[in-house]
Amino acid sequence: MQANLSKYPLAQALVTDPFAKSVLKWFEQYGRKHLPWQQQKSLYKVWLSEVMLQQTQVATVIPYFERFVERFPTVADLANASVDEVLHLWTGLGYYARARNLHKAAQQIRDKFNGEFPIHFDDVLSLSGVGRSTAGAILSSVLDAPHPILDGNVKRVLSRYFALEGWAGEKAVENQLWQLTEQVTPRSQVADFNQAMMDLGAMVCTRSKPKCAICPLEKQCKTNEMQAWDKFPFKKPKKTLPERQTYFLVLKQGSKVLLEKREAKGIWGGLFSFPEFKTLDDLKRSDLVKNLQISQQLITFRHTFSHFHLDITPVLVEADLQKNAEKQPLVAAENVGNYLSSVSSKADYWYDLHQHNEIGLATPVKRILDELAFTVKNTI
DNA sequence: TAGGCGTGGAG
DNA sequence: TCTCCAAGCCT
Repeated sequence: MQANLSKYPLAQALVTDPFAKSVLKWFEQYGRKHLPWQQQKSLYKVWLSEVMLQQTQVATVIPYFERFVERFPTVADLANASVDEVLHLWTGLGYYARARNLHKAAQQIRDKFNGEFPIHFDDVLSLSGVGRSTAGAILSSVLDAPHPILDGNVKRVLSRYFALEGWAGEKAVENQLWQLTEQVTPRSQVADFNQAMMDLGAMVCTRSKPKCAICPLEKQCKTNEMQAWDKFPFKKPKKTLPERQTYFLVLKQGSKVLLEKREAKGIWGGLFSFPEFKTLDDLKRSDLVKNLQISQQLITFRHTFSHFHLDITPVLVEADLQKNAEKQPLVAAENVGNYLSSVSSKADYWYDLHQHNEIGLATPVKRILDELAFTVKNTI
């Protein structure tokens, strides 16, 4: 058997395929080369960025990325942190399973890979939260390893270039797209090529009003030939989002507010939130509120997820209001942790409006807490 | 395997 | 204010 002297023996090969050649040439002049995770590239930083960038736009990710790298300079720092702190830094970024998986994967690297980020595709793919595209993106970006990627940008470029029919959410269409990206991805200069495809999708082959006139693929692009950019890629079949309703119990005593840790699975998994009730009656009947009077029913607002609308009505109950204090033996503020301890579980957390709380919060929960803190501060 | 999983920018 | 969807993965 012939000795394999180079890890990627074709890495020196010239790119002759016209598709890749055009794309690479375009990248030289117009590609993005100054994103934070493109500086002093490392497997760790590129992995972190790729996970954050899943279903998330670049501009949104940048400040989160900077904070993570600052707080967790190495994969070991991340592995040894608490999941609550990781979720805290992830607060607002959404898809919180990514943060839980990121933390788990850091521990997998620490425990199974001797603390070294793996460089073999199957090992990278085995990490929690890393699928085929992310694994390919990491190894191609940092090591120039010849793996194709398939993110939203690449899907859009390929769907248009080949005028591919069918919605990419269908497995069969997705499989075709993987075949196409394998087909166009060169064996060398893969880091630049993959980045170029994403840049093309983000900057030229945009969702609406693509800039075909300046596209390096204009000549061969089927969709351009048909002048039908709005037909490709096929749109997701639309359906109206279901509406749900919930009541947040905002139980406040002094500067502290009661939160509960949510189940690891499901929406906002692992984050802290207010005790939730389906109806106002359920809330009033709960052990947490009996004997107490509602101070204020706050304004209902809508929070929209990817798959449903949630109308949220926060209900403020102040345990230290005079009228409530008469009904309920007053608990000294410093002992507030004992308050209602009989109905509290270990999942409870008294959030101090004046302190720094290192826990994960969903965006609407954070918004309510921030407003409360602001109100308290300006009432004193 | 199709649906669950967040949030915010753009139009 | 509403719709669409973005550097996807997991079950």
